[in-house]
Order: sequence, then structure tokens, then C-alpha cells
Amino acid sequence: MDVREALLEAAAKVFAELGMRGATTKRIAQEAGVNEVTLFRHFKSKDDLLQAALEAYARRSQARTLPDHPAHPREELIEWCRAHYRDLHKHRSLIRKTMSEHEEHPAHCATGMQVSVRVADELKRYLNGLKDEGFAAGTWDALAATNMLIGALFSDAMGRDTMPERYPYSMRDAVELYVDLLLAAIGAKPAPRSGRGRHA
Amino acid sequence: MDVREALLEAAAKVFAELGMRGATTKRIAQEAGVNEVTLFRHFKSKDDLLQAALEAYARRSQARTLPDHPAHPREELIEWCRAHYRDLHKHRSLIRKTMSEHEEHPAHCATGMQVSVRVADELKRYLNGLKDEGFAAGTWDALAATNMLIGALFSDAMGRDTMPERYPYSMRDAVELYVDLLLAAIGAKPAPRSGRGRHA
DNA sequence: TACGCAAGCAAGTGGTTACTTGCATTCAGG
DNA sequence: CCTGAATGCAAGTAACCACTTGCTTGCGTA
Repeated sequence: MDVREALLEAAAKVFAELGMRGATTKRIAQEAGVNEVTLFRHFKSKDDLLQAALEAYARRSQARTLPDHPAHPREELIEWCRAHYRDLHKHRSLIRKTMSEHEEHPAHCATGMQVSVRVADELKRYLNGLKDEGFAAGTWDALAATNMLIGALFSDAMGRDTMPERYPYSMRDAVELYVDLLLAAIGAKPAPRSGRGRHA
Repeated sequence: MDVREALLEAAAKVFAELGMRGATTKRIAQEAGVNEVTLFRHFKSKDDLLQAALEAYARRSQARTLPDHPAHPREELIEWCRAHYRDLHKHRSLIRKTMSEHEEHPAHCATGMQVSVRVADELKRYLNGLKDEGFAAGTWDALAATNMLIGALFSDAMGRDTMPERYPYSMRDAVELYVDLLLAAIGAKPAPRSGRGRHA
């Protein structure tokens, strides 16, 4: 079923550009290189197609993992955040459109947001690990710290093109800046200066 | 010109619900309690009306100010962030729609984003003041810290209804949690415990 | 009273939308 | 060679869209 696959991909792309209302069946079919009628032979409605496309997107973006036991917090966090940031930035249009569908198509919205929820869970687990294994002192809330870091990455990835004046530093620097601020916030030791940055 | 005012308000409301494509002239006129033709007598096109409505929104949300010279950083920040968070949460639908218009209507998007840019400027100024006047030690980047705190507030306000599982704590607690994390991040003294929280 | 302005109303225009129908084409497998 | 499934194509339907036109109505003011 190559056609079905092409339609899902085309739907996601056109949806990212034009949103739910703007993504017409005609345009999606064109993008997929098939006849509009074929679209309706594979999916019973436009809504059905978009839902499937967003589910495929959510399934495709598998969870990036952080180590079960922290060893080099700064390096590990930076590498993970960089990967997460790349995903956010790459799919920023789709994410923006998905969020804005919350009022009219809550199901579509929820499907797209699954990714963020999984990502946040993973980071929270890791930060709790930092606390448990003595890498960070103090009485901070792991969930709040998680949401703060993910929120910084998210806002940066969403706002960098819509408000460039707010983000004069590079995307690469951004991740390090946020991670270092977070590490300071949770009272993390300045890191046992070992093999620095060996990230993709 | 009471009708014009009503149309601007109605346009913003309907746009927040349905987005640019969903906000039909018929629906906006209905919401404003006037005839659809009247809409076109006041604005030369739907695009024109929406642009004016977003400009009115941006103008209306005047800048909240932080003190020129910090005295009680924690209290001042919490009060200011609470006000900012309230605005974000109140207008979250409109903000989401505005952001998602970036590809198709960059002008509308830019107009709506002005608010955020002004808010970020104000916070950055204040954080630099904290550094200059010895309230916070260390070598942190004021812009990154600004974007981190605003990003946390923004993501929370946008995500609280679309991803409730990520935000089990109350909106009120959220602001304090983020502010305290930021203060720790920038090495702020735990505050000269004076007259606590006297916020609206 | 007469004028002019703002608004309402009914109708229409030309275009687009999601989705359907009927029929012709291609092509792989028995 | 025949069958059946997947696709293309042309056309059509009923609804909706932004926007226009022509005419009427109400109201303040000169």
C-alpha cells in the first residue's frame, strides 16, 4: 500500500502548511501524486485522513532516551536536548497547527501532543535520577524543572522564526544556555569534567 | 463609531475560536450584531478587518512594568509573572491561532507577537538590573534567562489545556515554581524576607 | 419639512469545498 | 486469456465563501 503511505505523508505536509481548513483534499491528493478520488477510496473522510496522518507522525517520532543512571549530566542533557530541539524545530509548523486545532478538533490536537507528553516524562525520570543519585542538591520540584526546560526549548523552537529579535543567539548555543541555567537551578555540581561533548 | 469597535472585538473573538479561515465574515458580523454588508462598509476586506483587530489587541495589552530598581526580586517577579501569565492564559486561543498563521499571514502573526517581544524586553531589563545591583551572582546570560522564564510561562499557559497531564500543579503554584527555579539559576540570594506577596 | 448619512435587507456573482457517481484504463495472477 | 482489484478521469451535487449591488428605513440636523 504505497499510495496510503504517500497520502499520509502528503496530508501531514499540507496540514503543516495550511492547517486543517486550508488542507483541501484536492491539494493533498496533488501533493501525494494521486487522484483526489483515490484519497476517498483510502480514507472515508478528510477528517479520517488527517487523524491517521497525525497518528503516524506521533508513532514515527519514537522516544529519545536518556541514560537510566546519569553519569555526565551536562553532556547527556545537552545531547538529548539538542535532538529534541531538532525535532521541535523541524516540525514547528505542524506543531503550531496542531496546537491551534485544540478548540475545533481536540482529538487531532491530543494526538499530536502525545509526543510532547512522552518527551516530558523521559526528562522528568532523568531529573529524578539526578536527585536520587546525588548529582543535584536542594528541594526543587522535578516536574516544574522538566516543564521549565522543555518549555524553554519549545518556545525557542516555536518563536525563533516568528520573533527573531528575541533569539539572537544560535540554535546550538540556545540549548547549552538553557541546560546550564537548569543545572544551576537544581544545584547541580559543575560536572566531573570528563570526556566533553561527544554528541552527534 | 461604536459599530467599528464591535466589529473589531467580534473579529478577535471569532478568530480566536476558528482561526483566519474559519472566521467567516458572516459569523463575525453575527457576533458583532450587525449586518454582513456593514462589515464591508467599515473594512475593505476580511484581511483588513483581522489585521486591524490584531493591532487593536496588541495596542490594548499595554506593557506591565517591573520596578526600575529591584528591591524584593522574588516578590516583584512573582507579581509580574502572575499578571503576564494571566494575560497569556486568557488569550491562549488567540495566541495559538496567531502563531499558526505564520506561514500564510506573516503580517498578522508579527502583529500578535509584538506583545511577547515587549514583555520579554521588560523582563530582560529587570534581570540585568538584578545583576548590576548585586542581587544575583555568576555569569549567566540575561537574554537566555529571560527566554527561559517567559518560555516556561508561555508553554504552561498554552499547554495546560492541551496536555493537562503535564501540569498537575495549579496555575498559581506554577508561577512560583518557575520563578524560584529561575532565581536559583541566576544565583539570586534567597531574598531579604520582607513584606511578602502583596499582589492583586 | 427636507436632506443626508448609516445601516438593514434580499439577492446575486463567481469561486471553492467535501464528497459522489459512472465509466475507462491498467495490470497482476490463475 | 480472463478476472478482479486499484486507479484515473469527467462530471456533478449541495453547501459555503468573500464580496457586490440596489433599494429601503430610520434618525439627527439644518
